[in-house]
Amino acid sequence: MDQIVTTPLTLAATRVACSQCSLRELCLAGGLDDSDLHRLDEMVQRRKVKRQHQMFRAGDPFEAIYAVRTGFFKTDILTEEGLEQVTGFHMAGEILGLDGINTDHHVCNATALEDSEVCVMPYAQLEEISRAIPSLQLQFHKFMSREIVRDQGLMILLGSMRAEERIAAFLINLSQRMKARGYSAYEFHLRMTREEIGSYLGLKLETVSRTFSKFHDEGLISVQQKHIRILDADGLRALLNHTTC
Amino acid sequence: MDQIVTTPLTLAATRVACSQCSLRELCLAGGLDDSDLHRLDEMVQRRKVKRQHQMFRAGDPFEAIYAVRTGFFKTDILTEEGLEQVTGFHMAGEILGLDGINTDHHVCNATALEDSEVCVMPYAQLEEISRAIPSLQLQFHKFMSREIVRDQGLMILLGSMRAEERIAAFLINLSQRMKARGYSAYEFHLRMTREEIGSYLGLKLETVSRTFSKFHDEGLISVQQKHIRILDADGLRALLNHTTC
DNA sequence: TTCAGCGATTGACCCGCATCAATCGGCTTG
DNA sequence: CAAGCCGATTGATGCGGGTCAATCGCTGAA
Repeated sequence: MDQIVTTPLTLAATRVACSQCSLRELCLAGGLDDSDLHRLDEMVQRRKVKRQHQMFRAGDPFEAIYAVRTGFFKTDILTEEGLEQVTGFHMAGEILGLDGINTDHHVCNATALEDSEVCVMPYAQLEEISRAIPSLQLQFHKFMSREIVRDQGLMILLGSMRAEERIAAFLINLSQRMKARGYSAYEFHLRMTREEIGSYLGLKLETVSRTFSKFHDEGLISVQQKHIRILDADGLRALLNHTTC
Repeated sequence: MDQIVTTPLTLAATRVACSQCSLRELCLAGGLDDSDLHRLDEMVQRRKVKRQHQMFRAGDPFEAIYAVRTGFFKTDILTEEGLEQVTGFHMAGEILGLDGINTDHHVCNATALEDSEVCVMPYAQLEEISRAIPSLQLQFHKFMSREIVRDQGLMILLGSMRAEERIAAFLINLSQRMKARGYSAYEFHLRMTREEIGSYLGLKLETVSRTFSKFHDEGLISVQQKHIRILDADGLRALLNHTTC
């Protein structure tokens, strides 16, 4: 079907069938029946994004939302002072670009942390189709709502947790999301640097590194560069339950 | 209805005309024409919420979203350890309850900080009507998107600002929102306690108090209990522009 | 009017994390 | 293979804001 393999970076006009996609239930197509899926199929295009390339950046006109098909993304915002703040890490089945609806312009940058592929859903068409398919409309609203809830969870993390709790929460969250996608919940490669983790968690990279080392020494995890193995998931979870006290 | 449990007093079945509402342009009705406004009118009910009463709480089934008509709300989340984290303060024209769409249950509590009045928009009806009125659909999506952007702004605040910057940003934000509603941008009453401000900003109440005092001594603001006057708005803004360096 | 209670203020002390700095180690390039 | 680079690790030090505690000063009730 699609032999775009030759083109390095690439907007592929290839159709990709949501109806065939293994991520369907994690994604916007969740809960749709066959005939509705076909209407989605007509709208969705696929696009490749190379590692370290940006899919969109702050200020770009908002035209579409994107579902991660394969790969891994970060979103971040440059503050006026030029500091980068990472606002999220995104893996297969997750939706990017919802921030752009508000002002018709994106407010954050989306960068691939490994070679990735996304499904492009032009927003105008999505609006139109979701008027005709109530279950798609609901699913779309749930995704936006989930994003709000996710952000609030991060606000709690940033507002009230200490460094060890933040790192533990981060690892547990990553582990759960890997598991939901059929990967091992206990062993994975971090696609981001210590600095990016720190930016996301409101910590400095040295603190991230030190905390990883501490967890390693305590037998909670094993760390070798970007390779993480969770050895004692309950121990990690326990760090979250009792606060300082 | 279990709404009666959360609010012992007052479920008013009164109709309220969006078409007559002075907040129309700030609210969901923004950008609608007359005939569309009347369809909204048919859906919206008004409800009073007394000071310190909860409009909904975490775990409540999600049935409607709410537009603040008059008054002032906070939203907060109780963490497992029993800590309260304030996730937002909400004034006239702002929408509450969007977090509930995701799981059909609210994840936060919404509490009136003064006697307030809200417009209740049953979600099922809102979905239905917005399928028929594209401009309402878009407006609704923009509100959800705005909420996402707002939360990301708070993530930046919590993740990268020091105490003085947070307080300055908080005051400027409040000032702007007052102004947008026709109130003085330079003089207002805080409806929340120092502890609630601190919880929202990821600080302790003592730090909030000390920082207010410091700003007062420096002539940036005048503080008398909950009464705030902004004396040097540029000075406050300047605190945001140069980071630690 | 006086008293009780709660929120706000202010001070003293201390700890967790930032900061600064040196070294390590894996990966890329010639 | 060596050189250079970038990210990660580890150590030493200092400070911002948390913690604990005492006092102040509204506000509302008797």
